[in-house]
Amino acid sequence: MAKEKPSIPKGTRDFGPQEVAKRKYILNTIEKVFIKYGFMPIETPTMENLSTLTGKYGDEGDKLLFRILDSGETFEKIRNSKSEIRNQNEFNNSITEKGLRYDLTVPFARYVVMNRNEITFPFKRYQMQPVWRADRPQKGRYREFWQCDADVVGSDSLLHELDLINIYQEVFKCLGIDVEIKINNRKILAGIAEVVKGIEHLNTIAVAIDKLDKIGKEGVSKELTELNFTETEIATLFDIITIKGTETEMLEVLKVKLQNSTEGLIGIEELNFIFKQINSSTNQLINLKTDFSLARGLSYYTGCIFEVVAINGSLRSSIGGGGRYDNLTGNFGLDGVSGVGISFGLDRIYDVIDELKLFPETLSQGSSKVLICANDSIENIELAPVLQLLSKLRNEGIASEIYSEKINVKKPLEKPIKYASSKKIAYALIYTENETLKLKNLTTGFQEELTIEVIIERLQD
RNA sequence: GUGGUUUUAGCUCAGUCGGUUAGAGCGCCUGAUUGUGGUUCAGGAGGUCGUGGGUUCGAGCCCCAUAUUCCACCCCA
Repeated sequence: MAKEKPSIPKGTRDFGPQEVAKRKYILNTIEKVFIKYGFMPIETPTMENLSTLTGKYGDEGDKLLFRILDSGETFEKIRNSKSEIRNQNEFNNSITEKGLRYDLTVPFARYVVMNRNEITFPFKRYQMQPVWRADRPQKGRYREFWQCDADVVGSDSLLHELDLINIYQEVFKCLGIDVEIKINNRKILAGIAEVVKGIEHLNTIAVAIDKLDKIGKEGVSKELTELNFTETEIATLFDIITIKGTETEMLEVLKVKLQNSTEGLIGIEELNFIFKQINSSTNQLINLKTDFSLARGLSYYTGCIFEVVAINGSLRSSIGGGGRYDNLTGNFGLDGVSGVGISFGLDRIYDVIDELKLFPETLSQGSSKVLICANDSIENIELAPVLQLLSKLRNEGIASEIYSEKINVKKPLEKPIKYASSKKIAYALIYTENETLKLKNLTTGFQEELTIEVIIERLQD
């Protein structure tokens, strides 16, 4: 039988004990803040009906959905069905009706509609689960990754935008990451499109100005010229997106330029409100910047949109994002429910913290706090007193274990201590029959004879 | 989805023009010294060169396919 070389699918990863500890640390930090702001947890299934997912993320998003092959007698069903399959799409749809969760927001909207009678609005929920995208993997881009979302539905109050911005600020402060929170408003983007060429060109314009950083002014205008934009239209656009100044100054200038767009003016008012409140609150630390080039792909956003980028480190892509969606539940038959939410990208946050070496030292401690080392081969001693010792320690809540492997009788302590030190176990408890116990601190090398009561006291610190 | 890139010992990587038995550092194991880890010394194990084909007298090196890594687009957390 040929031996199979073990492997895991493209874009997925295993996590060892240290990595899990670090990931949990991030998850716990985020969760604590979510709870502090009054959010409640929910969980949704790994897979959703395909109809729930399709059409919510744009054409690009639909292509990236992982589809689950139907089980059972699918083949027979297709062979016996009279309908003809004309293209790949129809074939795909005939053999699959479920897909893996692509994000947490759409399943949440589905959940809200299904449970609308039990929910008290505004409903504030958080959710931390893996999602899957059939993207081509790169650094910081995986096919399976975790999102940590906080959303509020059933309220159009901008107070929630403020809360969510504060959550961003607080979480990243706790984690020690310096970030810039970018903010924009889809209504402003709509206003710009309206003034420049017409609302139907919103997407084209958003994509083009999103590239400003990368390909520069000339690159963007070249691209727009190819898309049949006139020189005056391009000039108007640059006139708007190159506004400089403080946040409030920029918005004042923009107000004049967008005076013919009622929607644009509403967007400006919304941002104005947010900056006014942030600036007058006690929390002045927030690094919040308007960025008119921020567009965000997920097609359901309609109001404020956010994106968080780490200032330090090599990862330039966003580690969090979100925004307001006015009618996501409308897709599932519940109109007039506005929602706003943010998402933390656990895996990218991990990459940033790891690169910048910002994980706390305490995370790398060993599993057990103390290892009991007998001064003779386990077979030669009476086990009962050793096991009593072990359960005594465990009853006191001290993580402990006993060295279970064969030892070199000439050097009975060598292997156990080597084992303890490579596992980062802090103490060795040396047990000899009919003698006092010795406790050795493996960091300092200091060793002393102590009674069990004193040892427990020491280990509980 | 498009274009490129990576893969050789547990890890990080060398490997010339296609030429005998594929190397280094670190790690690992064994032994020596102290009934007790890290230092030192001596010795040792470990590779189907990502996988499958092909060219050649001969392939780690050339060709094709495929997987994987990372990068630029696209898109996104």
